[in-house]
Amino acid sequence: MGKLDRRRREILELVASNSFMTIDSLADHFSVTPQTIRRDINEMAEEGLIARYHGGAASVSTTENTAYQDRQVLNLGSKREIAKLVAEHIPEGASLFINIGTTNEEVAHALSGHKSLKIITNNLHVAEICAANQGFEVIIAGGVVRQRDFGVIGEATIDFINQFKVDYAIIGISGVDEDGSLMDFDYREVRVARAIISNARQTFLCTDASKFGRRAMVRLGHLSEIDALFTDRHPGPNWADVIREADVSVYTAN
Amino acid sequence: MGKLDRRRREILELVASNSFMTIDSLADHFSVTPQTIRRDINEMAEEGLIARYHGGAASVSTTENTAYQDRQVLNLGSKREIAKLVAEHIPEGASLFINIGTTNEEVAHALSGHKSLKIITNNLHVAEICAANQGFEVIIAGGVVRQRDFGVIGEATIDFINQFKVDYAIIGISGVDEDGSLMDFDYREVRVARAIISNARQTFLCTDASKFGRRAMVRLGHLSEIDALFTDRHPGPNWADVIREADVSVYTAN
DNA sequence: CGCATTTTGATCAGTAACGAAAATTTACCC
DNA sequence: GGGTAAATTTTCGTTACTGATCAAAATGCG
Repeated sequence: MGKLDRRRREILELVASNSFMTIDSLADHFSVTPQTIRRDINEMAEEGLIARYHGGAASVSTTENTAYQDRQVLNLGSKREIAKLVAEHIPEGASLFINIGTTNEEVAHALSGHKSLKIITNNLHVAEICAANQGFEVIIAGGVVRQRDFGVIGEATIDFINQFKVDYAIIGISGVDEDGSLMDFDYREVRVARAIISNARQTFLCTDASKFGRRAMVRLGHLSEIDALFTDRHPGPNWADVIREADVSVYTAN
Repeated sequence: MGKLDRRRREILELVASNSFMTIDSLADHFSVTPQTIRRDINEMAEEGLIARYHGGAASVSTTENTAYQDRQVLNLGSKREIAKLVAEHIPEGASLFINIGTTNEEVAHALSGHKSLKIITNNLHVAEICAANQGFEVIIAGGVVRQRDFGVIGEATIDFINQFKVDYAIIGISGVDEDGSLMDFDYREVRVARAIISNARQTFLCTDASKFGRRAMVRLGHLSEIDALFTDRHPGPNWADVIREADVSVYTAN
C-alpha cells in the first residue's frame, strides 16, 4: 500500500471519528502542506467518501439520527447547567446510582471533574461516559436494552441493583403531577427506579422545570421521598406548597 | 420563549444531527442573513455548545477521544470486511453472544442488515450499536465496566451469561499460539469468554490474520473448540496443519 | 401609545481558504 | 544508477468568509 493510500484512509478515519476536521489540522497531523490535503479530500469528496466544506471536511452521516438523538439536544443548555450543579453536590469518593434520562447523561459528563467515584447505572450512555474516566469504578446493570433511550430494564436489572447500597441516587423523571407525584411512562423503568431509590441513602431528582405539570401514566413515587431537587428555574408558585410540605431542598441553576 | 432562542435551539439540533452545517445553509433554512447566523453560532461556540469553523459550525464531540477509539480505527478496512463475512453466515432470527473486541463491534454494525436477532453481549459498544436496530432484542450483561475497551467483566457477568443458551458465539481474541491455543491478556475476560463459548451451539472466531503468532498470557481455549474462523487472509502455511487438525472452517474476506 | 432594548440587516475593509500551474521532490522500474 | 511518472510543495491571483460598525426593524414594557 502506498503512502498516499494510507494517508487517505487515515483521513477518512479521522474525519469519521471527529465528525469534522479542518484542512490545517490534517496538514499538521500528516506533516504535509494544506494543498496536499486539499487534493486528497477533494478527490475523496468526489467519490462520496466525505463531505467537503470550506475549510475542512466532514463525515457523511451514515446512520440516520434517532428520535432519541433529537431529543437529547433539546434544552441542552439547561440540562448542562443542572448537571453542573448536581456534580458540585457530590463529594469525592462517593458511590452513586444514576438512572435513565438525557439530563442524567449530562450529569455523567459533569462528574468527570471528580477524581474518584463508584457509579452503578442502568443507562448505557452513562456507563460509556463514566468509564472513560480514569479513577471511576463503573458497574452496568444487566438486562434488556431499550431501543428508545438505551436504558437497561427488566427483572434481572432490579435483582442486580438490589445487590448494592450507595450514597446517592441520581434520578430523572418524565413528569411531576400537581400533588407532587413523580410520574413516568414505562412501568418497567419505574420499577428499576424504585429499586434504585430504596437502595440509596440520599436521592437527588434532576429535571428541568418544564417537567412540572407534564403528565405521564405510571407513578414512580412522591416528592417527599426526594432529598434534593435540581432544576434550571423554580417550577413556580403552584408548586411552592407541595415542595415545602415534601421537605425537599431546591437548587436552581441560576 | 423568543424567536431567537427557538432558532438557536434548532441550530443546535441541526448541527448535532448533521455533524456540520454551513452558515449559508442555516441562513437559508431560517430565512435570515448569514450575519445573523454568524452571531448565533459565535455565541453558542463561546458557551461550548458547538464548534465554530470557517464557513460553518460542527457539533462538539461529547465523548473525548480515548486510546481505545484510536485503536478502533486501526485496520478498519480489514475489520469491516471480516465483519461483513460473518454477518452473511448468521441466519435471520438467530440468537447470539458477542464479546469484547473492536472487530466484534464491526460485526455488530454489519448485522444491521438483519431484521430480527437476539443479541447478548458484554460489550457496551455492541449493545449501543445493536440497540439502535428496530427488530433486535439486545441484552447487556451486568458487571464492572473495564475502562480500556468498555467490556463488562467479573463474576456477576459470568453468572448472567450462564442464564442463556444461544445459537452462535461471536468471539474475538488477542493472539493465537503456534499450537492453536487461543490467548488473551486478562483472565477475567477469558473466564467470560469461556462462559460464552460453553453456552453457544456454535462458535465463530473473528480475528485478522495479524493475531496469528501474537503472544498473550492467558489461555482461553483451543482452535478445536471453534467451529469457524473468519479472517482477512489465510494466516499462512505455518498454521495450515493446526487448522486442519482442529477441524475449523476458514472463511477469508478476499 | 411611545420609549427603551433587543434583534436583525447592510456595508465594507481585512483575512483566510481556494484552485491552477509551475517547480521540486520522491518513488519506481529497468 | 539514470530515466520516468507520480506525488508534493511553492507561488500567486481569485474567491469566500469574517468581524466591526451602524442603521433599521422588531420586541418588550409601563
